[in-house]
Amino acid sequence: MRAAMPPINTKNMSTPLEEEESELRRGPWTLEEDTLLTHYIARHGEGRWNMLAKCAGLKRTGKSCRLRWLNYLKPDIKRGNLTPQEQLLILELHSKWGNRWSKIAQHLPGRTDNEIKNYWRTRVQKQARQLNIESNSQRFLDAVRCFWMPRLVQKVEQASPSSSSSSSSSYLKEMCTQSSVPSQVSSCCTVPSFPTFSPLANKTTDISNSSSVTTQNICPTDSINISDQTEIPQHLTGSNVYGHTTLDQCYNIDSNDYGMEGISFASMSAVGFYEGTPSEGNWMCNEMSDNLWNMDDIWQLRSI
DNA sequence: AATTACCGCAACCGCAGCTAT
DNA sequence: CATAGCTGCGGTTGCGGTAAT
Repeated sequence: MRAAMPPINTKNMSTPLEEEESELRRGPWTLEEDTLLTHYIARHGEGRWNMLAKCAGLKRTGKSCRLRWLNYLKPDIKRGNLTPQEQLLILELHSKWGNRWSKIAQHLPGRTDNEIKNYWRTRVQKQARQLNIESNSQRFLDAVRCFWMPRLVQKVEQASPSSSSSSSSSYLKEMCTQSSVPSQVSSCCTVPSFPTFSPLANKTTDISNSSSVTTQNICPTDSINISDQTEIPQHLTGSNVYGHTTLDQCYNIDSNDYGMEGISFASMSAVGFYEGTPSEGNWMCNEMSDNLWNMDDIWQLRSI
């Protein structure tokens, strides 16, 4: 926990209203404030934040109390690094819903929208910057789908090598084949003869019958029907049902290397990534060669 | 050892939607 | 119906820690 900071009060007192406002604390919370808030909520429950702030004797806005509770003090908040499963889930759900952080957070128990938002800004957008791609562009989506997500899946699989399901591989297969990336890329992602696996809604997904897609794939996963009651597959939530099959075969990845730079351009070439459709297919070749995906920082900085 | 640059995260802000009056 | 207050959300900021020089 951070050291307490003195309150930042910039206003001079004049009217009663301003006097009251000037007493409001801002900035980092003190241990005493945390205790007050926690105890009050334990006794009276959360909600009605403005009243809560007053009744608890906190010189904070209700808004501030709510934020502090939801993002930091709430007992079920998960601390520590995002797991590969969680990262994978964030990437997928973001491709589906965009910056709907709270909605995404609903599918990651114990994680807050703020945390996910920060993850996206600091990690994901950083990758986009390094590649000189707009992080909300189709290009970046495709890159994430076919190069980043496989890494995460691979990590997940390596974390649970004893499992017998190949759901993760199939998941990636579907992710990639739905993408609007050039066919060479999709083909490199193709994992033949794996059982069908529905990425996020194993009961509601109907990829082949994706009526929701009316135009070309603006968002590749638009074809995946994720309802609000989506049941997140175990491979994305932490319970281990992972496949034996690594993705090395289809991605030609050195399994000892989790960084994006481990995906050599030679290996990409070997699966036909650079050949064919020059205008569409070579952008990664051109741009990534100067801006190697540095995924190691993602793993290592946040690894426990 | 000191300084600088960068990064991650907690907290704030403004806005929109909802609800009670 | 209008309006004020509350809540929740997404975007942004700034502090503190740490790596790099």
